[in-house]
Amino acid sequence: MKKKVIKNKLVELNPNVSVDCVIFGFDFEKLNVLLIDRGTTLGIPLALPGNLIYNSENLDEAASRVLEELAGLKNIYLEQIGAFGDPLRITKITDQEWLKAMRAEPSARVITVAYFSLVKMSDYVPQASSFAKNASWVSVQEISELAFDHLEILNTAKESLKQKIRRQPIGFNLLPEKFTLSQLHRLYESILEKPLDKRNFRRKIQKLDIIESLKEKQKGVPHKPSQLFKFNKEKYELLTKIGFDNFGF
Amino acid sequence: MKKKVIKNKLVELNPNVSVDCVIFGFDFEKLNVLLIDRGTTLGIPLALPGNLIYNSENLDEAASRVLEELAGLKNIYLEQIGAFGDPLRITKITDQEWLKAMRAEPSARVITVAYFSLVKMSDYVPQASSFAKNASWVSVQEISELAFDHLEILNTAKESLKQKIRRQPIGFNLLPEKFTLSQLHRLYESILEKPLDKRNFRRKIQKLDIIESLKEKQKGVPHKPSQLFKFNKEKYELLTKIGFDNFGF
DNA sequence: ATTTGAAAGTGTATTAAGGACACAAAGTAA
DNA sequence: TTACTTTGTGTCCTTAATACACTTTCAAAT
Repeated sequence: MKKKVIKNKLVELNPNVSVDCVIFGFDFEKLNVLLIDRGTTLGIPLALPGNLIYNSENLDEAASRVLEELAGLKNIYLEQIGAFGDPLRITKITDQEWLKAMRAEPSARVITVAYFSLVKMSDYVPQASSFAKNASWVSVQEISELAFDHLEILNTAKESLKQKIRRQPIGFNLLPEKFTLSQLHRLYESILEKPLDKRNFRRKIQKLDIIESLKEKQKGVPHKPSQLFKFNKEKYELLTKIGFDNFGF
Repeated sequence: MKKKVIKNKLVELNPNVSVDCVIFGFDFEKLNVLLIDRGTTLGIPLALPGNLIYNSENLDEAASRVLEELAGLKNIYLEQIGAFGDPLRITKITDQEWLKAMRAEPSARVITVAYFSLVKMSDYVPQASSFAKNASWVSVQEISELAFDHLEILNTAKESLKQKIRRQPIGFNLLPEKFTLSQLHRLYESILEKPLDKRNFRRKIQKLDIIESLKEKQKGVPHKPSQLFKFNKEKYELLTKIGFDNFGF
């Protein structure tokens, strides 16, 4: 990373612009988001991971950097969901770097560019980094309060994800290489927040012809073991090339 | 408007954040965009209308303000399409206000938050304001070059509009009160950039039950006069309340 | 060894929506 | 009166959406 090496004006933090990431993970039951506990005392609401951007990077780069710096995540599915910028975001007074930047330029206020990202939960284990001590996966259903305007951002992210998955099969980014149809089924139900008929779901997914069954089955489960599948990226890219963008959910 | 009245830090321009608007209009033939000619000499590419934001306003307010200040348009359909922020946007060196702001804070760069808006073309006649001398409607098909990263913004706006109109009947914002089904039909074809079968289109639109036929007909046309319709806002709001968001295009 | 519990896996019939397609009717202008 | 232009309409066929129930296969407990 070049950002801290070169010392000139352009690599300074921009005190006015931050990125925040809604990092989604799926535990085979429900959808989760990675949140940060910034509080030393009780009762301080959790926040989305985010940071100010450098003047030397573009927005997507900044979001990737935040993902990597804060959670060690690389090459992650990322999608911008929009900019948020009430003057009231000025209440972000507990953020150290923001405070520092504010001292230099007190009239400014922050706008944030929000992203959502999809990660395999196994790729991020909260003990892995120093940051991670304060980070944890929280079920989206249980979130009723967040710091700053982060609840609004989360809700927008949920809606974006819903719309996106109705059009592109991005759900595979939340699953391991090998997965079962039931896991995929629950994933779609979690994101869309509605039940989907099992047989109809399986038929529809299989007709798309973007997953292929492996010769392997689940092991050690106290019930009929499930067939394992993997995502067929080549066939998916064929679909997108012909402009296919409707999965019918 | 409070912005220029109160004289304190918070009403200053923020040198780092601008809004740009992709203002769509429909002339019953094709889709157009309102562009500004910033050039005194020939060969300077056209630009989207936009400006820096004030620290005292939120992003949506800033976009509304730009629409009103630059084109006298009020109460216009507006939707954010995202933030754009290459460090290269620093090339925006011809904008006076930006230059001024840069003198105060030279290390900064601009990110822009882009919006698209839908207006009835009759609501904006380019002779109406001083700004307007340099503004004009340009067919989207004819645009192959724009200032800064505005071509990228325009393309994103076109894509957003396409997606949005497939889900919500926002096209009415581009039409006068009274319109014909053929006009609506051409509007959808212009936005979606593909032909739609006339009979199938009419059937689909009428089944939605969000337009109602007036007792009036077109006059003075050298062919069979068309039935006039108007948009039924109440019925549309009923639809959205029950979560309907798929128009099947 | 047998039973129990739990999830996997499978097919059909009905209804709704999408897509292709052609010709008569109503006005103006020449 | 004729020519021209756009409106307005219905049917058939194919594809997609939805609703619905029972058997299979494994582990664990008895």
